[in-house]
Amino acid sequence: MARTAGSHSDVTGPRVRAAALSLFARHGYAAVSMRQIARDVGVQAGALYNYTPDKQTLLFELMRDHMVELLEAVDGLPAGPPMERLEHFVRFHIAFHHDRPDAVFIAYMELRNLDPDNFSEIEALRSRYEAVLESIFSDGVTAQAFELRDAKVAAMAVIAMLTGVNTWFRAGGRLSLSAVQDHYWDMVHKMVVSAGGSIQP
Amino acid sequence: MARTAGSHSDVTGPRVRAAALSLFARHGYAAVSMRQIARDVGVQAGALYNYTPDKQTLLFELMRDHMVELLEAVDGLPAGPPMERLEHFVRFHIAFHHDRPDAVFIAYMELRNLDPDNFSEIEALRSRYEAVLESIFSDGVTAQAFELRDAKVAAMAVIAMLTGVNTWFRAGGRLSLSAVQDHYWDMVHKMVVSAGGSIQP
DNA sequence: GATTTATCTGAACAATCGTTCAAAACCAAG
DNA sequence: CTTGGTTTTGAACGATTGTTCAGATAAATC
Repeated sequence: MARTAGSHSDVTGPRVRAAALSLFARHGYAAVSMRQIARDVGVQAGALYNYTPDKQTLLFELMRDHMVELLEAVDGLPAGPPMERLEHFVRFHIAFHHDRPDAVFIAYMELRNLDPDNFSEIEALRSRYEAVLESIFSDGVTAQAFELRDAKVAAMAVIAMLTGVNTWFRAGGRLSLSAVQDHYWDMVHKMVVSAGGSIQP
Repeated sequence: MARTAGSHSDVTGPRVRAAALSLFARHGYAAVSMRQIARDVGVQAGALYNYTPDKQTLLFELMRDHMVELLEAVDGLPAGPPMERLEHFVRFHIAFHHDRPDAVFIAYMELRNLDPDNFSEIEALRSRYEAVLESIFSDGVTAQAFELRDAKVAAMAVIAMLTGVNTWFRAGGRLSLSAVQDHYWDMVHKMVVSAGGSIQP
């Protein structure tokens, strides 16, 4: 046998990426074989090499695409005063990551399986994302809207806190996603203003 | 050849665990072979099976030992009012995790490589740890020392935030570990008290 | 010194790994 | 229908995987 009825790269290509994303997220890059991906797609292992030069590139491109999408989305957030930008960032991060649990998981867990060059590229993209939040914090400190010791540390702390939602939140549970967004925004908001209720009633 | 001069299980056993811990943390469980571990120990692969029935058990015991040690340590924290217990928890978590970066990394990243039974056991230990912080929060809410919407959510948020320190902090950098502890405690402290009108309607 | 026990080697096992490639079968265009 | 390009199969490659085990040597015990 050879080419199968109905086969087309516009269909198989996305299915290869989807299967790899799902399997890498569930079992880890190193634990997933090309043959497992192929079986999920419904194809023999050799056919995968029409869609990626090798397994490493398949992983890298999944991660890069995710990070590029993340950066484009965060760049589209509205301008405004630091406090508003911070609230937008918090709600955005939770929602965006909730919509892509597999890609998020991979982007955080499979860094060590990247070749050095690929690792550097992903790390650069991640740093750009962290810099977005760090800028919000430093702008807020400059404008005296926030009281913070260190914008960099605060950015790392908040991103870790927000990304952690993916580890426990499940739709259909006790809380809705927007309730979670509200709660996290409440916590982050308190974090950046001075404690003691000086602002108001 | 056979038994080598100076060989002793009291020496080789810990070295096997240390090599596995380091390699699993650096490359991931699935990406590390028994032969790599053996090479690090300075032994042939077959000798490893004097110290573990199989690779899976080696991983599981590293994770379980880490979690048990964590739970014993957190149980040793002093009693007191919720705000003091919270501060102790924050500083403890950062210091304890900073001292064991490899074990922490494995305990968070290799869950998916555990057999179902082993996974359940590690998850139970993790839940017990999270419950410690959750209790501090609910006690603080009851005592009206904290203003928090949801002790469970707050516990997950704070643990994620604190554990994140391991991803960026390096001793010898811009900040000392105790400066980081101070900064995180500042943020967590603000999070649990009223900021004055910050609560969303 | 003799005997027992502890520890390791080195070879072997079947299974699986990522990857390549010629041949085959399908699709699209003329 | 014919031609040319696209897509997949299926077999094959050498390398590596986790694990087992008989035999050999060192250490401990008597």
